[in-house]
Amino acid sequence: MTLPDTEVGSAASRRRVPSMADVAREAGVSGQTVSRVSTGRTNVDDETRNRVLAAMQKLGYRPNSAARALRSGQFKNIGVIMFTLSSFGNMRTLDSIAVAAAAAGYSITLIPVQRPTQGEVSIAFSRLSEQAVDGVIIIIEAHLLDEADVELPVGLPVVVVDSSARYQYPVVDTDQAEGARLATEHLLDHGHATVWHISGPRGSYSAERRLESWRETLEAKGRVVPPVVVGDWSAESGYRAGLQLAADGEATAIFAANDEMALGVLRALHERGVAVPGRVSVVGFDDMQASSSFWPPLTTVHQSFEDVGKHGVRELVKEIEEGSHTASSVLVPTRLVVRASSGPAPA
Amino acid sequence: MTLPDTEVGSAASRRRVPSMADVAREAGVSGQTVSRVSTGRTNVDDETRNRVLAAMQKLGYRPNSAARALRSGQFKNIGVIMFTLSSFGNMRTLDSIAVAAAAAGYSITLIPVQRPTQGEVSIAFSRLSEQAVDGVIIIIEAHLLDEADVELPVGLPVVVVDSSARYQYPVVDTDQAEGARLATEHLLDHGHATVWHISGPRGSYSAERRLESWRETLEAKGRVVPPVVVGDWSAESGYRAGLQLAADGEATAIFAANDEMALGVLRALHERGVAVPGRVSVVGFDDMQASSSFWPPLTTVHQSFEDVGKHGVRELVKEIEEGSHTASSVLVPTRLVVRASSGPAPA
DNA sequence: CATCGGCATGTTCACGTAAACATGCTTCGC
DNA sequence: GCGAAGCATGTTTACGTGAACATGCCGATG
Repeated sequence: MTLPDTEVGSAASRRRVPSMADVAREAGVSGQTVSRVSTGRTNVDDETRNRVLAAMQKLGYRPNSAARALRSGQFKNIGVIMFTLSSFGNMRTLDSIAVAAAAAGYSITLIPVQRPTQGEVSIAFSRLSEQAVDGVIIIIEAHLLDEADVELPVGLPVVVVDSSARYQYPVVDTDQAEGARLATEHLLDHGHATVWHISGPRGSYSAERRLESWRETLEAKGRVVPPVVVGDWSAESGYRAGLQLAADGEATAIFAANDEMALGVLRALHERGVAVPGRVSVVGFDDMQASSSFWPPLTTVHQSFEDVGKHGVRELVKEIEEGSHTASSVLVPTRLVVRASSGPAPA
Repeated sequence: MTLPDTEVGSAASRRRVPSMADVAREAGVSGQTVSRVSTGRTNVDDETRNRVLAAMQKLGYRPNSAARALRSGQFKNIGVIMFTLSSFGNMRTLDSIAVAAAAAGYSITLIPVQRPTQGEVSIAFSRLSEQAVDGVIIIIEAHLLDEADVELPVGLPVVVVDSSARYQYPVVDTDQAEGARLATEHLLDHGHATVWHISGPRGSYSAERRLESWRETLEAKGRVVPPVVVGDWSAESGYRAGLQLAADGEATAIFAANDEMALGVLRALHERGVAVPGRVSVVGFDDMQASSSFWPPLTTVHQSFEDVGKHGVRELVKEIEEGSHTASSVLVPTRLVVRASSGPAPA
């Protein structure tokens, strides 16, 4: 069962990863000097530094992150709390968070929450305090955070992404309202009398804000506000909504709260033989990669998940490194991408 | 700048998180007994255990993971190396890894690789040794790992997901070959003379294996093997491939190596007025959520990313906890999901 | 020329935990 | 009734690092 005791040619004690002390011995300096080199302090003589670096190289020394964290109280690690089976957008956000964090010298620990219930969120939060994290980014869009009997460890820096602005924490999010307004106005500008909306699920902040902004835009222009069709972000729910609107026959312009639901709408319209954009125009939200290859290519609101992630990390790191009250909320702008799925209202 | 010194009612020294020693004092036991309770040892008297638990509760004690890791040499943490902007499938896999790891008592650290180049991968690997991980799951489909001048820290347990079986490490992957065979045979069974293939990018193992299996299936039945159209997984590349095949006009059955490319193919066929499945049948691979809402709904090969993640974690944990040679490779089966995009060959 | 200040480097120690070993009590068998 | 064995619990120590403080040297300044 024991492995063959492969002998290494180095002076370090066998079968143990080299520590600062080993490097110190090898370089003929004190451990503290190794520490200074390892942490990049400037007050080390060049000649000494090189000798230490050479010793590190030779022994293959790597700082022990556990010891470092224990001693310094800093983990250089950010926790990300998000839902399992998350949406396309959250994944993109996660991705950009990971990259931005790496650039800032932090690693990312994923803290999955299986189902969007109070209980599960509470568990994730309480687990947090035994996690080795310096701060947390929360990507949970639902209202679950509000009523939270849930207690986040006090003093832990937190940034909330894609959610309400009502928290005590800084919030980084796409400018949902602007995006929904752009989409709605685009359709009105093309001569549509009004715009029908397929919303995301109740309880989702992004869904709510897109909905409200759509409604406000219509009201500001004195248009009729048609009844909302509620979806759940899935293409399937968009399909059902599309069938409903097609059967009704009144809508000439549909603004779906995300691209996936828009995809379902397109399918429903095709099935019912409704021409897009000839008879009905469709606009989505997200600009997911595939939406340019829908049939027809989808007009949609582009949001920069990259920027959301980047700002989220930046604000959190500020909070971690400069004390708890320096971070601020950020609203990331959107952009309308016009493609073939939207056009003039039918005559 | 300093926070108001909120006084807590506890006996613990203010403004410091409580340690084992604090709990020990509170409960009137030694630190070691607290440790035993905290790590779930059985050799503690029930009465004592309860007293310790009560003290923990009262002080809000949480074990310090850094100290624990330093002392025990175990981090209870798994690193996941994957590409930035990864595919839909990798995200799903990551998700299931996170859940499975949490269930096994491990957390997940994301180690993003920005671009799929040797250099970047090397950097990620070398960073690894200063990461606090007990093992690594690698989700990198390209050939990059082979020629690796790259050195993974020796002795670090590794499991490779979605890649070649040629490694020295255990590999967990979807049975790509079976899936491609199912898709191809399905089309042949519907009377199509042969099947055209839009492959994933060169250098991707999954792409290669789907391609090879498609070819072998055709050859086994003595069918003509049409030239391969190479895509890059994106819907856009599928669209271009679709235009090409539509212009050519020969294909009656197309097997796209993933659903996104299939989406692009559908768009191209619609644009060219080619009936699906009347004139051309299309089959995808992945069974992504939205594919049931394509127009028409897509026949595709379902793969269980959940199982891939689950097995990956299981094998890795085995390797970590039972020594380095107990894990083995796993092939996760697929299933053909028949929808409206495929049908009989045109007369 | 004496003192002081700056700088490279060394020494000591504590961070919070858990393994190893030590202690003392209870119970059981002969 | 006495030693052994088992078990709950306590004591000591080391894990690897970096902060705080100490030392010793060199050049500058009055």
